[in-house]
Amino acid sequence: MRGDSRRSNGRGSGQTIRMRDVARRADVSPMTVSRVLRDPGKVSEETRNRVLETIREIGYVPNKLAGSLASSQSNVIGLVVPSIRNSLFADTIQGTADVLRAAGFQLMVADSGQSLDDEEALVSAFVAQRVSGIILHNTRHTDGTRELVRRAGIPVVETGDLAPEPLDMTVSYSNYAAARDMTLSLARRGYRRIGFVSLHTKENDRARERRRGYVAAMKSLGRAPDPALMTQVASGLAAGAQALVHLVQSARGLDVIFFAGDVLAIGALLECQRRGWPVPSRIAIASFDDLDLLQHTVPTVTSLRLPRREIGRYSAEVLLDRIRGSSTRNVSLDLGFEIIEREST
Amino acid sequence: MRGDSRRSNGRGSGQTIRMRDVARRADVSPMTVSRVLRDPGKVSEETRNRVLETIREIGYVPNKLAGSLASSQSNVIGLVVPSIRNSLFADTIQGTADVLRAAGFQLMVADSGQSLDDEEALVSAFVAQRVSGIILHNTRHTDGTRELVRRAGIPVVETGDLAPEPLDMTVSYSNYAAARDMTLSLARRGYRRIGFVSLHTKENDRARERRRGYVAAMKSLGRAPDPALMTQVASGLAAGAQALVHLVQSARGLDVIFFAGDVLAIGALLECQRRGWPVPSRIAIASFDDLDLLQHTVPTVTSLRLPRREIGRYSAEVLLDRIRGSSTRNVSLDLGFEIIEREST
DNA sequence: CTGTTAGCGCGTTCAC
DNA sequence: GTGAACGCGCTAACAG
Repeated sequence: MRGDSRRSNGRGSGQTIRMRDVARRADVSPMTVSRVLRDPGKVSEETRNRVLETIREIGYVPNKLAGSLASSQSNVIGLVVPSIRNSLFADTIQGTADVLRAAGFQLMVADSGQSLDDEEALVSAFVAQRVSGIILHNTRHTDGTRELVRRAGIPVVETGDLAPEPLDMTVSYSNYAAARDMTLSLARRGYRRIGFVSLHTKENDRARERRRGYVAAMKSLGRAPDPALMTQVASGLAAGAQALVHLVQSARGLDVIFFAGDVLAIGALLECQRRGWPVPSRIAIASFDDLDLLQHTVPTVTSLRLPRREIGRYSAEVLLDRIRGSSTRNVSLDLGFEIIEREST
Repeated sequence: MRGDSRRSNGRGSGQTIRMRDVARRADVSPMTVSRVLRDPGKVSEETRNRVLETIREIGYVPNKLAGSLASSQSNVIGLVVPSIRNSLFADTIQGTADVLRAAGFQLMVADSGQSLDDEEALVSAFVAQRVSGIILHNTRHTDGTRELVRRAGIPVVETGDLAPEPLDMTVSYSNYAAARDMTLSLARRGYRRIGFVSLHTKENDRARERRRGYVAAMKSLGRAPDPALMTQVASGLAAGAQALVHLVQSARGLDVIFFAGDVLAIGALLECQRRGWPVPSRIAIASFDDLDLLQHTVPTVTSLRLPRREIGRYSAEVLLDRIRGSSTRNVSLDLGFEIIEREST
C-alpha cells in the first residue's frame, strides 16, 4: 500500500495530493503552503495567491489527521447523548453544532443508550481520537470515565442537569428546581391533589431529580408525599395515556397531573380527547418539556420552557473558550427555566 | 510545547502516555504493543497478558490520529443532514449510529441547513478529516461536492430520495412514488377533490418530487392538476394550520388534503379540533410522514410509513461493506414505503 | 517573509 | 513470536 493508495474500484483520483505536491507546483517550500493555510498574514500576497491558485487547480485538501498529530490539537468535539432519537436533544445538538461550525470545529456524536459503561467506552473512543473537548448529557459517570477525562486533561462540559460532582464545567438547568417550582405553581393556582408521573427513576437521574423536586414542593406545602399520587412509566405516548388513566382511576380527588417526562403529557392529553374527559375541568395537565406541539393542542398545555438550544450553544462556547485558553475555570452555568401557564391548568 | 503538553490549568495528568511508554514498562518493543491491540493472535499469551495489564495499569489510550495517519484509514464516517433538529432525521441518524457503533466506527455529524454550498464545505471538511465514508441526506449537489468525493475516492451513500444521478451508492425510498401512491389511494377510497400541501419546492428537492408524484397521480386519474388545490408553505405546525384553512376556504368541493411535509398534517388536525371541523367528515387529512403521534391523535391519521430507521441502518451497512472491500459496487436500494390507512380518511 | 530540520505516535515491512 | 527501520503528512522551532 505504501505510496500507492489507489482504489481497486476504479473510482477516485488514484493519488492523494499532499502538501509537498502543492509546494513543488507553486515553487515554494511545504512550510509556506502550510502558512498560507493557517496563518496567511505571514506570507506575501504574491506568494499567497500563487499557492492558493495552485491549491484550487489541483484540488488539494489538507490532511487534518496529520495536522492534528503534528500540532497536538484537533478541531473535533465529542458529544455523548443518551439517545440521538429523542427529539428533546435535537435542539441542544443543533445549538452546539451551530456554534461549533461557525468556529470551524467538527462534532462527533455518539449515543450511550443510558448505559454508563457504554458512556465510558465512548469517552475512551473520543480520547483516542484526541478530541479537544467533550460534552456529556449526563451528570453521573463511572469511575473509569472520570479517570479517563482527568488523565487526558480534555475540557468537559456536563449538561442535562446541574452536576453534583462536576467533572469540569457544567451548563444546564436544575431538574429539581424546575419540578419543584412547577408543583408549587400548580398549588398556587389552587390545585389540591397534584399527581406526578415520571420516567423510571432507577435508570434516569433526571427523572429522579424531578421527583425529588416534586416531593420537596409537596413537603413545603405541608402535604405528605402520597404514593398513590405518584407513578413511574416508560417513555412514549402510550405510557402517558396509561399513567393518566391509572392515576385518575386510583387516586381519589386528583385534580391535576404533572407529567415530568418526554411526551407523556401529550399522550395523556390525547387519551383525554379519546375518552371525552374535558381538560382541565375533569383533570388538569402540566408537562415538563415545552414541545412546540403543546402550544398548538386543544387545549394548549402548561409546561416548563427549558433552554435547550441555549444549553447547546453555551456548552460549545465555554468549551471553545477553554480550548482557546481564554477561559475562566470552573464554569458552572445554570440557565434556568420558565413556567408557561396555558389552558390545560 | 513539544514533548511537554502539560496543561496550564493544573488539571490532567500532565503527560500523554505513548505506546513506547507501555512497551518500556512491559519490557517489549512498541511493535508488540501495537500487535496486542490490533492483532492479538500474533502475540504469545503470556506477552499479551503482560502488555494488557500494563495498559490498564498506566491507563494508556492509543492515539487514533497517529494510527489512522500511519495506516491511511480512519474509523470515522461523516454524515450531513439538512437539519439535525428535524426529528424526522433523528430516527435515521440513530439507525446509522447503532450500526456504526457495533462496528467500532465513529460518526461525525454536520448540518447543511439546506444549503448546497454549505454541504460542499462540510464534505470538504470530512475529506480533510479523512473519513472513510460519507452519508448525504440529499441527492442534489454542487459540482464541487461531486468533484471532491470523486477525487477523494471515498465511498458515499446518498439518501432522502432516490438519486437521479448517484454519486456512488443510494439507500432511500421514492418521494415521487410515495406521493403518487398516496394520492391514488385517496382517489380509490372515493375522494374527488384532493388537495395537496407541500413545503416550498424551490429549495426542497423532496418537496418537489412529492408534488411531481401528486400531479402524476392526478393526471393518471384523468384529472387536470388544479392550482387551486395545491399550495406550498414553510415547515411547522402553524403553517399546516394555515394551509388547511386556506385550502378549505378557497377550493370548493375539497374533501381531502394530503399534507406532504413534516408536521403539517398535525398542525392541520389541531386546527380542525380548534375550529370544531370534524375529520374526516368535513375534511379528510392524510400525512406523509408516519410520526408516532399520528396513531394516537383523535382521529388517528392516514399516512405513509417510511423506513427511516432502516435507511440509516442500510446506509451504514453498505458503507461498511465497501470500506471492508467486501462489496458489490453500485448499490442502489429502494426501501419502499407503506400506506397506513387510519380514521382521518 | 521564507526555508530547514526534526519530530508528532503509530503501522508497515522485512528481518531475525 | 518479536523487533528495527522507515514513513504517513503535517507543523513547531529556529535560522536566515
